[in-house]
Amino acid sequence: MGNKKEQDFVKEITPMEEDFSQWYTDVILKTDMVDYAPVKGCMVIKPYGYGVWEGIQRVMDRRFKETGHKNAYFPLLIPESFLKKEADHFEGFAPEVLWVTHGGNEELAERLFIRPTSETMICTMYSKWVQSYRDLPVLINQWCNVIRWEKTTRPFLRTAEFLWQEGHTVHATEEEAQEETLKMLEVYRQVAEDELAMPVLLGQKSEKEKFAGANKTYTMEAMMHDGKALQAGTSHNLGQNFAKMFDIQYLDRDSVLKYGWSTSWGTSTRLIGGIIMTHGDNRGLMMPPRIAPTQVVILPIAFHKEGVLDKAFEIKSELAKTFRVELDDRDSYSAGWKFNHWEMKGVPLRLEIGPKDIENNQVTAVRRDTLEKFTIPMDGLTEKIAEILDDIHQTMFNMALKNREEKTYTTTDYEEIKRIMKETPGFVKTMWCGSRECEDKLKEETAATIRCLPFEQEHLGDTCPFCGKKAEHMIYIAKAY
RNA sequence: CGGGGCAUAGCGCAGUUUGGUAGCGUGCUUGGUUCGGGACCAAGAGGCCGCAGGUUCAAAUCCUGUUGCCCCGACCA
Repeated sequence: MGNKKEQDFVKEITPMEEDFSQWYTDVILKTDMVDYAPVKGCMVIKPYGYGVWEGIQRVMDRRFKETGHKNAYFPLLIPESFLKKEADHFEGFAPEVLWVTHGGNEELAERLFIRPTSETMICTMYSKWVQSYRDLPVLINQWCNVIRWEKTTRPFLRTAEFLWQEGHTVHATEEEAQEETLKMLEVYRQVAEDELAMPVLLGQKSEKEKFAGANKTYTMEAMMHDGKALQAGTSHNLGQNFAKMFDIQYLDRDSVLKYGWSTSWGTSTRLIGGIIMTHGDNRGLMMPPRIAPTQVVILPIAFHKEGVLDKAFEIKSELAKTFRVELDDRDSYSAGWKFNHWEMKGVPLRLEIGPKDIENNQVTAVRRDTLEKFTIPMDGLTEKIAEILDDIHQTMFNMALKNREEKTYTTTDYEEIKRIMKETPGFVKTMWCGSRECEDKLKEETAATIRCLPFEQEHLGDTCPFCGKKAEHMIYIAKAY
């Protein structure tokens, strides 16, 4: 990457080795994913970016339904008093809550806040809806927007308003709630790895990093091209904290009134940022085939010539039965320009139809992941393309995994950890005693945080590299977005 | 919230030091020739110089204030 020839092709994008932040900004703007909005901290998600979100929604929502969940919608505005019911939750979110104080010219009797997350509203409703053990479990998800008034923002990664899904469930037992929490984390893993081609590490958050109001928070962490970690989805076991504060009680089989056990889990448009920084390169985006807004782009070559355009349209309508296809028949751009344009937008497969192809009853194809150019016979085109898209998915996953492995270090030497975080950021696998003091020290001295206590624990040593006391857990640490 | 930068045509920038008719590249429009890795020629359209005050005969340019954005930290999905 980064050779002269390539740079000649991609004039608009700053190479990622030169300035990763600028690369990211260039890519999202130049590919028409987003635009900055005239509201502080907010972004406009343009059709191409929104198409990615629709793809994510499609593959994720299907899995929510398959695991028994239904969608619903709750209000955007929540009365102030709700927020104060759960103390940890209030403390966690109050600093970034946006308040609504007036209706027209009249001041509201009770201030409303715009949801930064909907536990308080949803639990309030659940307390009405749950009366009997027969009402359980409650398995509801909502797709919506939330607002967190952040100090600094970046498109997709952190914006004041963002789109997400939040699942909220109530169960009769602690075991069931725990099972649900892990089940949904697994759903997230499947979406990340099997749909977005983004390898993730699964594990539990430390006390410091867990969700405000949760007993346990589980996370999936992805590795970006610059060695920083991205929290790509979280699933919380809320215990009975919210059930008690919001009075979610049911009469059990044994005629005893009991509190429910609740969970919540969420992923957001941040995943789009993850896709960009996991797969993108100096030519621009690289879209995972299964959620790519356009999977195949067809470019007619020399299409003023007899039959070319007709053939291109014919192929398009055939492929459109199976794939998301676009035909670029704009005559105002040269073929070379279009090659670069669609590569920048990350369309997984490009098909060229020119006089030579028609003569040979074939199409010319170029893969975005390998840039490999080859021909495909017209017979069996659909089947072959399906095969290639699957292969592109697998290749992208493997490349991302390789990147993560190359940037994952194992050490129990604190000096080494400091050096790595300074010089070659990535994941560091190490041990930890479990104390908050060591966690704070790590953050302060290296700017890195404990990303998770992975499910797959290994014994790397007996002592905590930060304090020298007995090590209790294996952890992954990294600088994070 | 600290530190730094920027705001002039859709986008990227020059012009500001030393006040005096608003510039360049690209993109856009029209016509023509091109088309298998960012084509070419010709003719056009497009700007209260972020916003509000001030100084001046005269302000993109000087002074006050204000808003927004970007980058780096701290805080957070």
